[in-house]
Amino acid sequence: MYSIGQLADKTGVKVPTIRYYEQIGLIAPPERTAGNQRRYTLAGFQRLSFIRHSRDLGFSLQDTREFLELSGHPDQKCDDAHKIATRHLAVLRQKIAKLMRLEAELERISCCESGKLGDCAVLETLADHSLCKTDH
Amino acid sequence: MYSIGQLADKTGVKVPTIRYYEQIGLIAPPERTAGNQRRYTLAGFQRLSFIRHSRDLGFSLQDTREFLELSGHPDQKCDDAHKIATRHLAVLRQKIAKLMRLEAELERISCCESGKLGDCAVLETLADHSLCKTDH
DNA sequence: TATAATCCCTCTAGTAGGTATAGCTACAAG
DNA sequence: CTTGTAGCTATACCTACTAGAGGGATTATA
Repeated sequence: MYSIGQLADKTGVKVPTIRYYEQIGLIAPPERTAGNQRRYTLAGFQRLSFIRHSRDLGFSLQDTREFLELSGHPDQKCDDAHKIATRHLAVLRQKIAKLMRLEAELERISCCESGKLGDCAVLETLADHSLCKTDH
Repeated sequence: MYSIGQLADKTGVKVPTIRYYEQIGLIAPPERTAGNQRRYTLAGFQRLSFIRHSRDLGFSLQDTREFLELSGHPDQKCDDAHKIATRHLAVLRQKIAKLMRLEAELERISCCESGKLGDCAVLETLADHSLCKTDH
């Protein structure tokens, strides 16, 4: 049995976040001691690790909820899990592509000579989109 | 003079968002018609375009606020503007690197054969971090 | 056993950056 | 003059937490 603090240490999920997950129904309310403190089992630890991992990979809490639901029914086909993962991968790729375009643009405009603000490429570019060389 | 809807169309910023920006003091309250409707000038349009552009480049509202402040004093050195942009560029690069690691991992685990959930690589990997091939 | 340090409890409110809704009024076209 | 679209305020809601107040529980040491 782990206290909430021990569980936090073992999973890397912060204590208030664990309580938050319980509040929104992502994890079940655990047993309590006579003094009303939460005590977690190995199963609770595993579920929270799963959640942590899913969040680390950038999935939303909603996606994570669906993964948890799916992993509770190991006899069904895993198409749904793949659908979620594939959808997320597409979003991720778009995000990367966009960020890389932004990177290029930002690099271009932020490496000018330091001078007076009236000639600052950063501010000029923000003021006039037509100065941009890439799409965004 | 533009109505709020026309301004929204011209800048690509949604109507409620424009009102929100006014509320948080990012743009000044514009003049009103006798019937209490907002009417924007060219200067209002330019300021909102500047904001939109800054947001498009991924800057926070706080960064954007600082850019606006700086662009109001064109006689000062633009070091500050560059500092903000450079800081943002570093954050952006970290974000891209992390997303690319996630992409690799997600690609690896989501391209398995569709079978039973008990053997689903997506769910298995989420449950057991040691199955991951990359850092995240 | 006493006490101090650390942990844990609930509850409320706040964060960014908006979006949605309700109930109402203004304005432009026919 | 009416009707449909656009605008108004105010409040609540969204994600995914984080911070703080004010108290109780547990544990390590004296």
